[in-house]
Amino acid sequence: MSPSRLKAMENPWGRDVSGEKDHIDYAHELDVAIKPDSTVPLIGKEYGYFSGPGVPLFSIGGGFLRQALQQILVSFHARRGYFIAETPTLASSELFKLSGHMDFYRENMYVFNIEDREFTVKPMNCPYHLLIFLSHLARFRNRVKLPFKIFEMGRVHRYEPSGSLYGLLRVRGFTQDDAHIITPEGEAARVISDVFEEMRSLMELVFGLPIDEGNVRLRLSLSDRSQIGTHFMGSWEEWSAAESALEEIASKIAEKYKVKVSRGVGEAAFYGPKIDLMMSLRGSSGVKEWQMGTIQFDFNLPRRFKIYDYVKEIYGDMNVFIIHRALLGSIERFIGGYLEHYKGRLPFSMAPLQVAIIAIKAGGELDVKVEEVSERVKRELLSRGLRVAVKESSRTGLSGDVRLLESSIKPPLIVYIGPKEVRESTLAVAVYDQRTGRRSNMSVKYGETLEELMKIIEEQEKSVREASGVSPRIPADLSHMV
RNA sequence: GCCGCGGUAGCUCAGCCUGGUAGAGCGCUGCCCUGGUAAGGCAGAGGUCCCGGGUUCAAAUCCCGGCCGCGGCUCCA
Repeated sequence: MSPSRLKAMENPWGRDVSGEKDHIDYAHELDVAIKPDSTVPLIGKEYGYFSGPGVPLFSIGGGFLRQALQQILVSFHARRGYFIAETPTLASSELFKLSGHMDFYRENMYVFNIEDREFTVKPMNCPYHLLIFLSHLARFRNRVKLPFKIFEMGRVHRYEPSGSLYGLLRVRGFTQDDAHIITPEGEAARVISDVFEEMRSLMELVFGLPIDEGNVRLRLSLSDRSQIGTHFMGSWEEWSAAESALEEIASKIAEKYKVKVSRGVGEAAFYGPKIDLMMSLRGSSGVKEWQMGTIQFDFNLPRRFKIYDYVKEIYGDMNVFIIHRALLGSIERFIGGYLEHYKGRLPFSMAPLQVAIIAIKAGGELDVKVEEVSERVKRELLSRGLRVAVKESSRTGLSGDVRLLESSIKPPLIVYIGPKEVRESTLAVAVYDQRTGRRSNMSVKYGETLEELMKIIEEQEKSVREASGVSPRIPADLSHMV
């Protein structure tokens, strides 16, 4: 790096960046320096903003991110035997009276009247999922196989006190990767442990977040026995039985996956005890622990929806449980924590801008060719379903342009095309590595096809594909954003 | 909901205490330069100072109310 540039870098933030470091080291310092106040609620300009209290609006970048994640999650669950549903945001409040929410959860619900009928905005998806199960039982009788698993990216709205809103980590409208499993009592333990394994592979393969004692603990969330009947639905005996059963399952999981488990008295859902995945994420204000995924045990809703009776009528003498579960918990919370943890670096499959192509013009006769090749690479990547942008730069402006890319939209891949590449029919590719936080540079041949570049891209998508069976290809030309 | 801090150019912010013509850096536009991976140079354009009221000859600045954001408490996914 030239002395003049070093000097320029010292001034804006008053940082001493002299010494024996390479540009990646400066990058790390700048990553912090550029957004010194970027705190946990990172809903950056590239992804969206708040349109009201607790109401996140996902913008263009956030739209691609969410849709890609949705495709991954839908496929992830479908190939594991979950049926996919999509249920309404509005409900007659009769449904939530039946489920008990209007008695035990009303203070968190939006309730209103239209034409003298009372409606609610759904705060949870479970009543709808149970209706779907019941309608399948009614139509297909014992051909419905248990455990019956139903998944939805379910957007719910809950009233949260205005002062408790916390960026993307605590909002009023959020989306659960929600599923309900109706399982015979005897299979409940295995079902729960399978769910935990699903949670582990999603975290590890899709997001590169290993589940271990360093960043994860389990919270066994139990009732407060003194509040049964007021805050918690059901009887003392039912809670007692459910909690000891879940405790045993939780300790087995903790042992198998080598994570800690601790008890949270009074932390249960109103309908049953649960196991919560508490994850520590590094943010600018230090390491914080957040509840992410959850596995919940429910003996109340099945009774209220007469599921016990229908199951006995159809399958004979069999008792079932309902497992509520969300692997990420809330998309908004998870994404918010993830963006903060990785300073806005997303896995390739979900990054709004996946490949930034920088056309380096040098003022020479090869500039036309540089432009042509850049446009061609862009078109070819677009036709393969990738999100790309072309940014024109110059030899002297390159460094500054790279800096803007790395501090804003942060594409996983940067492809440099200048006179040198054009002459040699190559592409200079810089690949960001989430694990090390560095880019590695490589040069690939660029002839008639993009074969070698596509190999690099497919490698980036590999673990997502392994986990979910897909790697979303939602193309976009985002050149205006760079 | 409670306590504290904040809202000024597309972005990050200074100015406010002590009222008197709206500021900087980056981005953007234009020109110049240039063997290249986190700031090359010069010039220019760009503002409903969050909204509403009050005080004042005069309000970004002082006062009151509201909205939104941030940190903490409480609560949650």
